[in-house]
Amino acid sequence: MSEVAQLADVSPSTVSLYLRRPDEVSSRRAERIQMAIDKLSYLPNTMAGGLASSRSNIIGVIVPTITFSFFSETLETLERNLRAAGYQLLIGNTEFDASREEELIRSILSWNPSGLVLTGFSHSRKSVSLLSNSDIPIIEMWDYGQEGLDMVVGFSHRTCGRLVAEQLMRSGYQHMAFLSTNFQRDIRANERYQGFHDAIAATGGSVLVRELTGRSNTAEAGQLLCTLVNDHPEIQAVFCSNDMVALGAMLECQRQGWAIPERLAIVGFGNQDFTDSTVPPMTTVEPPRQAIGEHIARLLLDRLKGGNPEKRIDLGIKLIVREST
Amino acid sequence: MSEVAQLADVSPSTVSLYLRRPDEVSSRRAERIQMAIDKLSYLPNTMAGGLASSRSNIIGVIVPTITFSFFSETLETLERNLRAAGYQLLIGNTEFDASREEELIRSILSWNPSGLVLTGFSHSRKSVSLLSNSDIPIIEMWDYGQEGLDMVVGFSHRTCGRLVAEQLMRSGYQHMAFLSTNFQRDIRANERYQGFHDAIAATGGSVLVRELTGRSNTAEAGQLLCTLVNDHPEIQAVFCSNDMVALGAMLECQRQGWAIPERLAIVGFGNQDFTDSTVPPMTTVEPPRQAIGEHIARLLLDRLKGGNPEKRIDLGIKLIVREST
DNA sequence: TTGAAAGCGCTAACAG
DNA sequence: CTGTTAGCGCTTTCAA
Repeated sequence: MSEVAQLADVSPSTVSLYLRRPDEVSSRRAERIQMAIDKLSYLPNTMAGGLASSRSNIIGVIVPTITFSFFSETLETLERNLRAAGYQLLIGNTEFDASREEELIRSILSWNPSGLVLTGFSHSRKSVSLLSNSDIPIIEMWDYGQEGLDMVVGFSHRTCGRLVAEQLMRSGYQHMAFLSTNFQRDIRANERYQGFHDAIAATGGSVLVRELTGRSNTAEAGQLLCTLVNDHPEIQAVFCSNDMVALGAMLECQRQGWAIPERLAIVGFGNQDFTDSTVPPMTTVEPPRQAIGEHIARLLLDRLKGGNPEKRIDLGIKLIVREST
Repeated sequence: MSEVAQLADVSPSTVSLYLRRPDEVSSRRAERIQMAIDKLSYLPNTMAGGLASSRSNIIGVIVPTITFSFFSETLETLERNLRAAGYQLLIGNTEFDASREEELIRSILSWNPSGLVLTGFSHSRKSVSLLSNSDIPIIEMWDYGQEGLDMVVGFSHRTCGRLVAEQLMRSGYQHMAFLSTNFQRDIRANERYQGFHDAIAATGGSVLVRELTGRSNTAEAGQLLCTLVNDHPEIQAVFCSNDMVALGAMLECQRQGWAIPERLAIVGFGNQDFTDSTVPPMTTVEPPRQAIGEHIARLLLDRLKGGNPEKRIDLGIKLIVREST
């Protein structure tokens, strides 16, 4: 920067001012500075700036996974909305490992971020204390219904499970199964199961659970379903923890010659692109993947500007009823 | 840090040393320092450290998209391998927009990263000059066959297209189509088409191309395929730019009652989880999604340690021949 | 509107 | 092994 200043024949602090608030610099010097910048291909050093101002343009985001999941769409939307305001996303993924979260929180906080976005409400004691020691805006996303550390943007997975159950019961199904990937570690899939189970149990229906051992594994979903239906022929409908599992279930039905939905109704979760093309089209749940990103960006930016926006946003889900139920 | 030093009754530089190379500090003081750190829940300021050492533990990665794509698996693997060595990924996505790349390169370079990973060989003139002004290790990934700025880890998409063509021709197909998402902007899909086309044209076969307007859109793939086959009944095999498009094509065949592969053979790209469960199982191409991440980590770490590893790695692809062809 | 001066919190010689 | 000293490259008063 001092080189730029020298070449433009101004003081370093004028260059700094020009970079941050160009219109507070006289146009004559502004021009000279810009020329010097171009000539030297000067790139400001973000770390020096961050240190001096004790702020950074970083927003940390911690998600369980970025691989083929709904989170990636939230991330993309969030990034797009924050980028415009000059913020950078620092993404960490826990791979559904709780202890990783604490580590990531530490590592992100050490960057002095302007804000932090977490997935869900479940954090280690130590994480919570780390977070409460920092005074940056914090958002817990992709869930809803608990207190929250600061702000919350998401939807209730329990309600989601209940809505699916009610829809299935309205169609006359009574004996159901819940087919889940990562059931032990994915708290939100668990919550959906709870809501699903409770609504059904309350009317005297039954729900069986089966967990896949691998990650979202279409083939395994098929095998599990096959065993399940052979062992429990009374099962009429299956709610899957995501659309890929549901696809696996549907393809298995096709192989077994089980008519959908007459022999077996299938419900997915995610409303991924392909769900309207399956044969028959898949009933599924649309989580507010992008809306979550948009609202987080809005809350964060408002807060960083000194505003005092809502603390909790329930974006709900949309039940997409198609011919697989 | 000075607070920690004070509480532990040592000098700040001893604390700093303890944090960076714990075994160079006597165990007595080490213990005292650790206690002080815990007591104060001290978090080091990464930016101050980075500024002082004029290094950072950041590795920048620029990908076209992180949404439901193969890149996300490379990212996850890369992250896992670099994390162990203390590096953080700073991820930027261009959304297949070339001008975004330059912007991202600027913004990442301003963080003083230890390394930079780009997708493919196509960069603006300005980007190239920015990159050559910096002396950090640079890796271009997910492609192979051109010079490269520094290091290259990937595979040849042209060869991939040729291999698929040869496989199809061996099975006796002569009239083909290439169904692509993002054909205009996705250079690598284009390369696959070229390799595919050239191999087929050389033997007197024909290839038609159709591009989807949206992003990986299963439903649209079905519609396009339907029109295409009705207009050009001679078509016998379709190579899709990714597995989701191929899924859409297969589901459309099911709806139309076109037997796979008798009426129409389908080939995907990606070897995603679900491809072995479709009816019939899908012939597809497995790109080295994870291997790319592993090798990049290895090259980067070697280089950052002062080593001089290979410049170019061709990881090739694997043709997964199943019953859809 | 501009510039001089004083740090931001840490690391990196170096001397002890 | 430990402490002293001098910055890293910028931002931020504050005075001109």
